[in-house]
Amino acid sequence: MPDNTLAFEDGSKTCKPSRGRPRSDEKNTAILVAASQLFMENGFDGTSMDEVAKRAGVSKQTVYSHFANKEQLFSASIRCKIEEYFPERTLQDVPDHTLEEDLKAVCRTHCDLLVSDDAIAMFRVLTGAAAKSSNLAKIFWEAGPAEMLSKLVDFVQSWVDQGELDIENPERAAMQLISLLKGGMHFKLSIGLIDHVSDAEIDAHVSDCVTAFLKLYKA
Amino acid sequence: MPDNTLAFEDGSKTCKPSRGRPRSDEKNTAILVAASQLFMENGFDGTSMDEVAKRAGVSKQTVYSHFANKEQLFSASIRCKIEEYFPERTLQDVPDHTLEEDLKAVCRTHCDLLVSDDAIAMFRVLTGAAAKSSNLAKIFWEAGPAEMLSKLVDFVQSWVDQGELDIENPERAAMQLISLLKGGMHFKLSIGLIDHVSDAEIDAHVSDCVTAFLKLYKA
DNA sequence: TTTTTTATAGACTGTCAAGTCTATTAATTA
DNA sequence: TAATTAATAGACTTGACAGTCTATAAAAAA
Repeated sequence: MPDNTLAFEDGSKTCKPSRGRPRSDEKNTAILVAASQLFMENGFDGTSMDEVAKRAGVSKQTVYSHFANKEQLFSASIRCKIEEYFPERTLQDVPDHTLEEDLKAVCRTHCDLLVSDDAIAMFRVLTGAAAKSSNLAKIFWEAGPAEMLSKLVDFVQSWVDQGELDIENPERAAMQLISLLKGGMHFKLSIGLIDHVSDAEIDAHVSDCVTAFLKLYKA
Repeated sequence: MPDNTLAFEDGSKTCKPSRGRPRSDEKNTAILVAASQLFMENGFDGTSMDEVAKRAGVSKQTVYSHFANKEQLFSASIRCKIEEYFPERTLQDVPDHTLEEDLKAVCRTHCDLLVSDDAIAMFRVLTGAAAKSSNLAKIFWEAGPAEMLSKLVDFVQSWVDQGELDIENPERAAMQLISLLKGGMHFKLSIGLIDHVSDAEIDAHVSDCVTAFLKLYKA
C-alpha cells in the first residue's frame, strides 16, 4: 500500500492530487480546533485520539487520515494555537503620550498576556512536551516571546531615540522588563500555587515595574 | 478485608502495630529513591509502577504495600526530593566583604541553582502536576522558593540596616532580584529551547543583575 | 453516467500499565 | 519453639488507548 494517503507533516498541505475526493477543509480545522483545545486542557498524555475525534465530530480514522499520528497532530495543533493566539494581542501602537503613560500601557498589556489562562496553559503544555519535540519550543519561542521581545525593543528604542531613556543594550533592557513583569506570578501560576491574579494586583505590580524600569533607565 | 495493610498517606509512618513483620525501612527508601529519580526524569505519566519496582529492586506488590497508589507515591517522592534538595544549597553565610562582592556571590549561588538541571526538572514535574495535586505546589513553594526568598530578604535587610541599600519593601526587592536572575534563561530551559547555560553566560548575566540591582537600590 | 480515487465510519487488535490475588516467607511475641 | 501477623513475589485482571482493517460513500475526471 503506497502511503499517498499521507498527512501533512509540517502543517502545510501536501500538493493536491489530481483526482479523487479531496480532503475536507472543514473537518481538518474541526480536528485541529478540537485537538488544540484538548491538548491545552489536558496535555499530551491526557488527551486521547478518540476524544479528539469525538469532539471534532469525526471518526478516528478521519483524524489519522489527516494526521499521521498523535505527535504530528499535537505539533500541528500547538502551531495552530500559537499562530492564532499571538498576533491578535500584539503591541498596539500606543498614542504618543508621555514616556510614563506609554510605558505603563505597554506593561499592562504585556502583564495581562503573561498571566492569562491561555498563556499559562500554553506554557504548561510546552513545558510538558520539552522532552518530546524540541522544535515545538523553537516555533513557540519565535512566534510568541521573541516577537513580543522584539516589539518591546522597538518601543524602548524609540524612546531612546527621543532622548528620554538612556539604554546601551535595548535587548537586555527589554528582557529585564519582561522578567520584572513576570515577577513571582508567572511561576506561581505555572505550578498551580495560585490560579488567578486580581486586576488590582496586576495594577499595583505594573506600577512597581514601571517605577523600577524608569529608575534604571530614565535619562 | 480491613485496610490496615495501609500505606503512609502523608509520608509519615503509621503507628507501628505491636506484632507481625515490620515494614522494611531500606525498601521504603529504595522505593522512594527510585520513584523520585524516575518521576524527575520522565514525569508522572511517563513513569510506570513496574519501572519503579524494578529500579528499587522490589516487587510491585511491595510498592503497593508501602504506598496506596501511584499518586501517593508521587506525592511522597516529590516531597522527599524537595527536602533532600533545598537545604544543602542554602545561602551560605558569605563573609563580610563589600556589598558588591557579597551581592555578586549571592546572585551567583542563586543563579546556579535556578538554572540547574535538578531545579528545571523539578519545575517541569511540578508544572505537569499542577492540575493533579495542588498541595504539592504549596509544599514545593514553601520548602524551596519561599525559603530562598526569605533568606534573600534577610540578606537585603542586613545591608539596609548597614545603610548601604535604600529599600522600603525588601520582599519586593528580593523578588525583583530573583526575577532578574531568572531572566530569559529559566523560561528557555523550561520549554527545552536551550538545554544548557554556559558558565561564562551565567557570569555575565549575574554581573548585569548586580549592576541593575545596585542602580535600583544602592543608597 | 461511469470510473476512479480517496475520505469516512466504526469495529477490531495489540500493547502497556494500574491495581489485585494467592501462596509463601520472614519477623515478632509468648 | 510455636503461633501470629504482615511483608513479599510474581502471576493475573481489567481498562484504556494508539493505531489498523474493511466496507461504504462521496467527489472528481472521463
